[in-house]
Amino acid sequence: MATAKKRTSLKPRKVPQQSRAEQTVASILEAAARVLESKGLAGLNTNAVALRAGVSIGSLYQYFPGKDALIVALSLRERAEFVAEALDALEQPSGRLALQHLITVSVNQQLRRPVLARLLDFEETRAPIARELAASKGTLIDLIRQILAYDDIPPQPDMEIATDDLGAILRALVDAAGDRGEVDHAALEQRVGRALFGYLGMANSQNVSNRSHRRNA
Amino acid sequence: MATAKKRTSLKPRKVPQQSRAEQTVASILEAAARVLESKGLAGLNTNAVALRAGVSIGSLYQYFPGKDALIVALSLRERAEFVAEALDALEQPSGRLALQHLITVSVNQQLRRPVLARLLDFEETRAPIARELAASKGTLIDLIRQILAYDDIPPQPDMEIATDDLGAILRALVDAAGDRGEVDHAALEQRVGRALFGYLGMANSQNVSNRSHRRNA
Amino acid sequence: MATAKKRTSLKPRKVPQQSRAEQTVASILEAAARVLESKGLAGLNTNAVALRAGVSIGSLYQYFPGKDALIVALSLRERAEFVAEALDALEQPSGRLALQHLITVSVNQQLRRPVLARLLDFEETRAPIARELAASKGTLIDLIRQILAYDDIPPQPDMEIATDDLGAILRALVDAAGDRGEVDHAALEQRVGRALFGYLGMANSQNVSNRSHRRNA
Amino acid sequence: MATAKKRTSLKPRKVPQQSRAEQTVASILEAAARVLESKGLAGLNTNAVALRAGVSIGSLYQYFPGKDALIVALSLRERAEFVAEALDALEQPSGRLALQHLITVSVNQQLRRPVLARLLDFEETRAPIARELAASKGTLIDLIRQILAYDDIPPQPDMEIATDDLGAILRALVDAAGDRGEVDHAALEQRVGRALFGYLGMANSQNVSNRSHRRNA
DNA sequence: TATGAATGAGACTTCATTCAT
DNA sequence: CATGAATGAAGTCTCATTCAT
Repeated sequence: MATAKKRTSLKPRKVPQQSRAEQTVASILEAAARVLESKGLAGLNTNAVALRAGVSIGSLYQYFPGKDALIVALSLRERAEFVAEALDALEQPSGRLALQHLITVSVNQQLRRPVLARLLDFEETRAPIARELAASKGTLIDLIRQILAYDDIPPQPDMEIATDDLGAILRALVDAAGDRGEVDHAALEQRVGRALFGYLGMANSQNVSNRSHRRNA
Repeated sequence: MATAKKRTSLKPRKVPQQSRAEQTVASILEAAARVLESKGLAGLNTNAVALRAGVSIGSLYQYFPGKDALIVALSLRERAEFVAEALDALEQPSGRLALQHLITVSVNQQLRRPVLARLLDFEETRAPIARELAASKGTLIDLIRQILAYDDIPPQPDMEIATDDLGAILRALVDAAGDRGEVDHAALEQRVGRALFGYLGMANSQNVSNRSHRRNA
Repeated sequence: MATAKKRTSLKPRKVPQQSRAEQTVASILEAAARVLESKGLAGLNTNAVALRAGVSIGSLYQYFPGKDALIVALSLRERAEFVAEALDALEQPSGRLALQHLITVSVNQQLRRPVLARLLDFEETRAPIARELAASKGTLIDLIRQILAYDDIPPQPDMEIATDDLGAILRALVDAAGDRGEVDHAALEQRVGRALFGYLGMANSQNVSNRSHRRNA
Repeated sequence: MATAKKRTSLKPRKVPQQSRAEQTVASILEAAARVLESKGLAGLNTNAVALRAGVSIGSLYQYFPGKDALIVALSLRERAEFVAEALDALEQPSGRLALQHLITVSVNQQLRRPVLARLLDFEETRAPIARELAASKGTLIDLIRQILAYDDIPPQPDMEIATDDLGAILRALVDAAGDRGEVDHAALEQRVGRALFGYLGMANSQNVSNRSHRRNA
């Protein structure tokens, strides 16, 4: 592997001013997404992406300083999409509703392109990527942190850990659903709700029936 | 990178017949684990493993047809260790206790080598690896399935999905803890318990305090 | 040796679009020919060819998927050269003259680079090479087949077999001459003529003296 | 490739005294023949041969100093078999009959294991093999040389060349027949006779019909 | 002697990246 | 700016041969 560690910044080299360039950048990113979905992490390579994008390899490097920059940009693209919908959560009157909203949005997002989402989730933990992404705001984690501050959420022994845990559970369940090829959003949201509210120690609406069952048993 | 897709079988090439060879195989596997821990997936390559193991590259290929075979073997090694301890779970008198036991064992296992565990969890979902591992018995998932059949576990709408979900949550929380470098087993077990029992709709001992809190709030 | 059996297609990977690339391809092919001549089949390897061609190994793989593809391309190159001259044979008024012409051209061709010709003749029978070459037109065999249809050629019990036999004899004699380092075209052509016309049952001009000898003997 | 050029002698390391060793040597040679037939030159390797022979690789090297020695030994084995039958040719009263006999024996020999014969023919021209084989007596070529000395054979301009040519033609026709999977010995012998006697300028019995045709035409 | 584990040179191949046009 | 040819480090894998047991 010609793992070039030379260049350190993973930011796009130039912000496209003209719309043609924007088009190019967008098509490269989408090509990267498609390659990731069809060939996986190991199949992702710059030449393949350029080819898929219908762009020369030279052009790709014009806009992205390297392979990792592609992944970073893709993550940011997906995050932006997510944030746009997820911020509404903070408008909700209660923590319960906010979390519910967050679940809905997450499920939507992840089920849109489950494979891509899963791979990006994994890549985002790789040091060079994580470093670059650290600055980015409006993460799932950020939102959860804020939601946990609502009054109706039982206080957790350690806020940081609880935040991480909830994020991990949310992602895990939705990824698993994606793997299985699930498409029923409602059912998935319900299960995720059970897990998250269960973790937080909040019975949620659906749990009522379960609890009554337990009493009977 | 020479991503070789040639060979299909990921099974070990030959079973070592002399104890010297057994040593070699063991050291290769351990070297693979160490490389994975220190360099990550991208840093795992047959040369590095052979070097770390102190054997020639040729020896590695005598026993493993390639990189993926190494991962498969490593997974199996870790699974075997896990199963050895986890099977006791089925001796427990109740589902609750069985699940509790499973959590304890999982936490132990994962916290022993958290990075390794996390990477293997990810790799195990890659098609070629998963295919090879499919035959292997005594998975976490198998155990959960059996535990869900206990009387004291509330029936779930879809057993298969519940099983998957519980496995995913368990793994996600323990992986997250590993990432954070957590070492407090008890605390982690407690949180995992909250998530799993919460998902199942079973209040667990620790939830009592939480529930009372909620009443007060 | 890393006998790679992976790739099936032996076709060139990309058609050079710039003249610089055409140069590269040509120099790679010529280098392959030279390596074959100096080191033989066993000495033919992609590294040696790239080195001899003065290009990087990467460049070689841009255009040829592997060693066998090199051989195929080389065969085609030699065939093209041969066909260019040999097609005139079909312009001849008689089968005898046509065959004579074919002999002349074959001798010229083979004596130009005898070692190369001999090795290619052998390689062309290897299944993967033969498969790829099957499509190529204008073979020696094709020409012979057409020549056998002339009126002045005695009918043969099995046309297909006779064609093959004549081709085999022609190649064998010229290869043998090449091995010996013969340079006298005329003498060689005469002997080849004797063998071919003899096989066909046609006395040729040179045979007259021989026949009279036999009578005397 | 670990092309070891160290050892220079390709003779078997030890002449087996005991019959067990003889057995071993024979089985190794036969295994080499089979591998050659099924995998071709490129597929011939010492490990595969040992495996096929049911012998350890160490034992193989006990009897053969290297890979090339295997080929030499195989050639000698085939030659010995050939010579045993072919020497009778020299008992014949005339050159014509001697040559006829030689043809018969050659056809028998080559059609027995056509693929093997063809590959050995080729390998025998490789310098290291040829060097080692040079000493061996009773070659096809030797026999032809002696046959050409008979009175009834028309004198040839250059005896050495004629000898070579006849050998080349003989081998070429029989190899071609082997390639085609021919099994009809008689027909093949007839065609070979036509070619050889034609080359020598001797009408042979079968040519009569052809000659009459020619007169008519 | 026989065995088979071990070795490592060397061949194959990919792909991130640069740069001349 | 775009193109695509070229590069070569780095990784994969084989197999002839040796050597400890």
